[in-house]
Amino acid sequence: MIEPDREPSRERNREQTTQRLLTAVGQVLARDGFAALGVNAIAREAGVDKVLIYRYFGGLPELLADWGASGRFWPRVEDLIAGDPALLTLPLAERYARFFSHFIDEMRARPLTLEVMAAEVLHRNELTAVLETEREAWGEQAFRVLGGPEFARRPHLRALTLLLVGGVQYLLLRSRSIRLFGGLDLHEDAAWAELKAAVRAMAQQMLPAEA
Amino acid sequence: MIEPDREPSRERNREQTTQRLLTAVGQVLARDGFAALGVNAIAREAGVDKVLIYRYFGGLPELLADWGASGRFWPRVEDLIAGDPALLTLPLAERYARFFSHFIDEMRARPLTLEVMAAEVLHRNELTAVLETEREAWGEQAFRVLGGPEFARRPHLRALTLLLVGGVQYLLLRSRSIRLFGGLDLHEDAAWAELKAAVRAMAQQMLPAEA
DNA sequence: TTGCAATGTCACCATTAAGTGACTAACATA
DNA sequence: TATGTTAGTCACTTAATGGTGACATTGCAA
Repeated sequence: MIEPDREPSRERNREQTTQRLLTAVGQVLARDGFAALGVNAIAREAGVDKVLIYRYFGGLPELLADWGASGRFWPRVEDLIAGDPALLTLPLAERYARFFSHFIDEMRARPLTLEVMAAEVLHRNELTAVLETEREAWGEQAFRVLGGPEFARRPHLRALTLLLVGGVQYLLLRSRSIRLFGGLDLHEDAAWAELKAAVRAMAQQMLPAEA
Repeated sequence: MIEPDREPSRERNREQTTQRLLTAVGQVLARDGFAALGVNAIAREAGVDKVLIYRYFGGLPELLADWGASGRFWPRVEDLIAGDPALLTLPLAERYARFFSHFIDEMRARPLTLEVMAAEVLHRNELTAVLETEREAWGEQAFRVLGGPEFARRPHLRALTLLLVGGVQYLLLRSRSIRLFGGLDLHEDAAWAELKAAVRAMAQQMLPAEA
């Protein structure tokens, strides 16, 4: 009878193993993208057997959901205004312009967030479901910061803002794989500065201080 | 020696076979999405052996590129203005508003285009490369129709328009898998009417007849 | 000390994918 | 009629996937 020479058990620490798996999700996602996000790849990345994904989380969807729920890859509204404490006291147009500017900066600094957002456009699973509710809550909060009562008074401001927010997100997503969009070089800071300036100009003309 | 009982050759028509494969690409894409778009699925759909994909096209990438090059799933600028012959003679603001309205309507009527666009956000392959050049050309033409010289005169109009076009595309993509976005029900015509109205209001305020 | 549950390892399954080589059937033409 | 070329079928390999069952190891508690 031959003894099977197995590797000795690594560490026998459930907490650490689950953490490894959770961080591995982000690492695989960042390096190989959403398409490669399977139990095999995640377990390999974590240096852990994939069966533990089933034991500790129930399966891939639950693991992703946990990762999404723990995640802080979506910029919080507080972070958007934290570096700009005066923002809340500014007149509407300027507040609007700065909010978009901060939003663009924050999002550009989060490649992982963009990767997940891109996946969200195509697939639909437990991860994206979690993120969705998180994002709707974000939207509500953002509208309040941007100027709650003003939005009620101006009939089309909300829809226009949604288009602009969507537009920013679209350009961010596209910038991952293409360079030019309508003549704009999305890999250059100058292009984003121009987009910010356009939003500011629009806000100043559409949202005069006293309406 | 036993005779192998093979199926008799179907029809022995290269032209028809290549056509079947090309249409099968669209069918698989429409029904199962981009993730399912492989040689096995396409050949199965076409009722043809997958080896013919390699023989006639060279491989999957080339097949997709051919399909993309032949495709007319992106609405031509002419189609956007065909049903509205007066469009070119209208004042800028109204022309702008109507162009967006037509664009939204055309895109909403093209689920296959949206599917491909969604895939484009995530993957990058021969198909998306072909579509990209097609789209940049479209953008150039659209800017001319929208009012070429006006865009040169107004500093931020181009960037603002790009944001709005991107926003429309983003909302269209999101509407495939979610319903609510910032309180807007993307499955309802009313939401899109509201978005059109917002663009119109913006255009009227930003682009007065005489500037 | 003994037993047992928790932790982890490994081997295996079925499925599916892309891709290739060997074959047969049809056809054109010399 | 004989021959070569093309269209199509089929069987296979290789690799990767999600998932499961059986085993070994560790440490804690009775």
